[in-house]
Amino acid sequence: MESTSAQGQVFALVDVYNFYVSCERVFNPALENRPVVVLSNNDGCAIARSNEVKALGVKMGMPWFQLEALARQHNIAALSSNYALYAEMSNRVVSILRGYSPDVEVYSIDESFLDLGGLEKLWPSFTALGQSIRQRMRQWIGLPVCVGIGPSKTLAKFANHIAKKNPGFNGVCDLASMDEAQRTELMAGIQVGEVWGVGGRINSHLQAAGIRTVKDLRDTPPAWLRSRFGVVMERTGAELRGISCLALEEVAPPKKEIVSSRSFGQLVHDLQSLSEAVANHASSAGEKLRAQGSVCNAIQAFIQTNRFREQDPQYGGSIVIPLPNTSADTRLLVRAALFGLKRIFRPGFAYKKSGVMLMGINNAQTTQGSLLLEHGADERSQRLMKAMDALNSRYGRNTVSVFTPSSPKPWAMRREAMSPCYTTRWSDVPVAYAR
DNA sequence: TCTGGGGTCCTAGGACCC
DNA sequence: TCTGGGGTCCTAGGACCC
Repeated sequence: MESTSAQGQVFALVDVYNFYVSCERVFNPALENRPVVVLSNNDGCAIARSNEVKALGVKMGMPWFQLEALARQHNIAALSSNYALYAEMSNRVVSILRGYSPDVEVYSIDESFLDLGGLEKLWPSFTALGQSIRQRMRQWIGLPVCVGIGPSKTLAKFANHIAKKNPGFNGVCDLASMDEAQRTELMAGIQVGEVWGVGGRINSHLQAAGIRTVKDLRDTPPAWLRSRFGVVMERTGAELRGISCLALEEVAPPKKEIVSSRSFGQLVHDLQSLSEAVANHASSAGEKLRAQGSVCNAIQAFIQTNRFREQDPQYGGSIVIPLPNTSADTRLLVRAALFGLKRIFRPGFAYKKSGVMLMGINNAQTTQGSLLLEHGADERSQRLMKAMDALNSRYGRNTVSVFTPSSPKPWAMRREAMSPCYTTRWSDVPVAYAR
C-alpha cells in the first residue's frame, strides 16, 4: 500500500467562485443574488456565469444570441468583460495567500496552489486554515473562495471540486486528513471526467473501458494507463493515489510562445483592415515579450474565415516569418507580420479572426519559415508553384517542398516549407514572389 | 445576423547523420 | 529480387488546462 504520509506533502488549491462574476459583484452589490453572465470580446459568448445562470442550464462559451431570450426572460444581467479589473483582483487574492504560505503557485487568474507542508503545527487543522483563508478573502476583498486540500495537486483539485459541490463542507475539503475509506467513498461517487487532466476525449475512452468514477481511475493499473494514454495519465493515476508527481512551481517560467489574436466584430474583407489588426497584434505581442525580458526569432501571422458559417467558403492562412536576428523590436515585428500577411491574404473571403504568435522565444536557433495556402488550381497558387520551382532550381532540391496534412481542417491546405536560407532574408525579398 | 483568447506538454514521424 | 540500424533534432498534431 502506498503511503501518503511518507512523502509528507500537502497542497491546497484555492479558487474563487465564478471569478469574473464575483469581481463584478464586489463593485456592484446590486448584482448579488441576481443571475449574471460576463461576456467575451465583442460580447460574443458567455465566459463566466453566476450560480443562478448555471442553474438555468447556460453552458460555458454559449453564444449570446442563443442566450438572449433566456436572459430577458430571467432578467439576467449581462456584462462586457473587464480584464484589467479581474487582473487587479487576482493580484490581491495572491497577496493574501502569500500571507498563509511562503510557497504559492499562481496557476491561473483565479486559482492558486499553496504548499502547506509543515503548516499543520501552526493550525488546529488544515480545515481551520482553509476556513481562515475563506473568511479573510471575504472580509478584505469581498471575494468568495473555495479551498481543497490533498497530498497531491490533483487531489487538492479534486478536494476543491468536492467542497464546491457539497454545501456540507462549507467551502473547505481536506482529503489529506481524511481516512482512506471516506476518501474512497467520495471518489466512488464522482465521475472520472471531473479529474484534472481528464478531458472530453480521454473521458470517452475511459468510459468505453468501464472506468467511470474517480475511484475506478485511481485503481487502474499504471502500466495500462501508460500504454493507452501515455505518461501524463499515468501520473494522474499516481496523483490520485496520493503520490505527488507534480511539483509546485513558485516562479512562473518565461512564456515559450506568445499569442495575440482577436475575432472581428464584423466580417472583414480587405487587406487594409487585416493589416491594421495584425500590426496591432504584433505590437501588443511585442510588449508582452519585452515585459518578460525575452527576445524571439520568428513571428507567425494568421487569418481565418468564420468556421461556424459552413455555407461560406473557408480559408485559413498562416505563415512563419523568421527574423534575421533574435529581437523584441516592435517595428521589426510589425514589419515581418505585415510581410507575412500579404502572402497569406486572399481576396474574396470574409475574415473573422486574425492574430500573431511569437515563436522561438529566447532561442538562438533559427525557426524555419513556412507558408500555408489554400489548396487549389487558381492562378495565384499556380504562380506560387512556379516560384517554388524557381527557388528549388536556384537553391537546390527540397529548398521548398509540398505535402498535404493528414488531419482534416475546415479548409484544405497545402504547405510549402521554405528553408531558412531563403526565408531569413525576407526583408529584402522582392514582391515578385507572391504577386 | 450573432459563436473567446490564451497557454502547456507529449508523441509520432520525417529528415538527417554516422 | 534485394533494400542496416541507431541516434538526434525538429515539427505537426492531439490532448489537456483556464
